[in-house]
Amino acid sequence: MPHTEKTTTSKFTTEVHCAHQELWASEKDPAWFTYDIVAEDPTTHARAGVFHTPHGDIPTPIFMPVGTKATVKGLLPDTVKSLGTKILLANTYHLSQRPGDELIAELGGLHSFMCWDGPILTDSGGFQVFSHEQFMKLSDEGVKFRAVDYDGAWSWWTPETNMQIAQNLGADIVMQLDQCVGYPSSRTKVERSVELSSAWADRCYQAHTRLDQALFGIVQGGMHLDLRRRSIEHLEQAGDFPGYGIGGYSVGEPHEVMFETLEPLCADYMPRTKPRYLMGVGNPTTLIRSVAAGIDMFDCVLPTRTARMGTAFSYQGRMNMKNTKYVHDSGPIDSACTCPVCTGGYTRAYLNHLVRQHEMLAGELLSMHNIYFLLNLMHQAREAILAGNYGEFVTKWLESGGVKDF
RNA sequence: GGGGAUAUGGCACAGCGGCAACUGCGGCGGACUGUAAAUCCGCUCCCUCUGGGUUCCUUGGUUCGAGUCCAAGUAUCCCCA
Repeated sequence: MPHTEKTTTSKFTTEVHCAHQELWASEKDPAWFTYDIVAEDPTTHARAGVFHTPHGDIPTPIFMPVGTKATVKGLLPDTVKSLGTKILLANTYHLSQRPGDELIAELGGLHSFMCWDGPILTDSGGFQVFSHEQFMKLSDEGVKFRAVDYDGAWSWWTPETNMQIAQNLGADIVMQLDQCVGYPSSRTKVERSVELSSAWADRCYQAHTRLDQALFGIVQGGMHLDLRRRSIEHLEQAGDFPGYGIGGYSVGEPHEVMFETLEPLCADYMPRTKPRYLMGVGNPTTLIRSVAAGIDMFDCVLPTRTARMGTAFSYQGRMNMKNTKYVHDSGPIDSACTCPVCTGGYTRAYLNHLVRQHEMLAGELLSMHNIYFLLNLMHQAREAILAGNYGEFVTKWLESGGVKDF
């Protein structure tokens, strides 16, 4: 039976269930959650490194495919792994709703539950606070929200209960509960989101006790460099976070607007020795430029969602496989791609047929291709950083046709 | 041979006196960024396109006005011989 303890904050008391704590590691391996920087590019801020987790090492820069509900939609875990995936994302909000984090704990934790023995990162649900804003009521204590995408029931989350969910799930890396605001937002609103996210970072840090799990703080601050700076400085003071998420980007702003603050943030304010995770970015060109700015980790639903909608990434830009021009096309999606789909004899004509007929294999094959595409892109980026010529790599990419279509 | 029903844009359907005509499918294109998403949004008769022209099986009629009402014809489907 899960035991119960009480967590008290200034205004309320809430019951927190710790499910199957006996599964937790009793002591921390000193190698866990250390970040080794293997190479730094001489002409950009790019770094190549290795982040160590209980379920394996993560080479950086890295793209993390998203499996929100404990599945990368349509793909077998073995397939996901065979594409080169080193770490997967899942989501505490969705999994706490269905099937429930305590059930997952009872069944041995997220890794065994979803048949994935590699590293997993769970997002807190801060993004859902943003995207479900109309169904949420924020306060300093926490967030009251309706699970409109499930049964519509009201739930109440605090940083403490959110950490307990994350600990029950048992991912290798967990994100603090934060508040992500959209673009454009008033400075006042952004400032308040920084204050709230900072306060919640402190409480998450205090509430998080699981030794075989890394808690990442999240930098907010929108498009205001001074607020970004305030956010990261607070996190550094708050505790020894093994890594940092950078949230609040890719929320509708033009790419240039993001880089205006992301570049100086990484160059001047983010601690050099910790991994930096740019949350929610999956556009290939933005990935490449962000690595140059000093980002180490990315996640995004873009490759998998767009795949299910019939879009394939390529070195020429995005391709809508449903287009009539592919009906008679007997070539692979991208002849320069070495993924199992492009090298497996699957033609554009066949994919066009599958997409038009709404066959589920279309989404599966395109998801495989798109995930591989981004993983491979980051692999190439890493090789370039190790070779000391990442600047050239970026220039080459920007001068190729890819940019205008991504 | 007798009786009944139906004919609408690529297909399937709606429309019961004011219609370039509902809806779905199909077709063409687009969007998608810590997944409320195998979803969503446009366009889909013609033209010299903030307007004009020609449409709802055919022909004729009633009416200010007909896809809608009347008559005849044609075609298809069903039932009984």
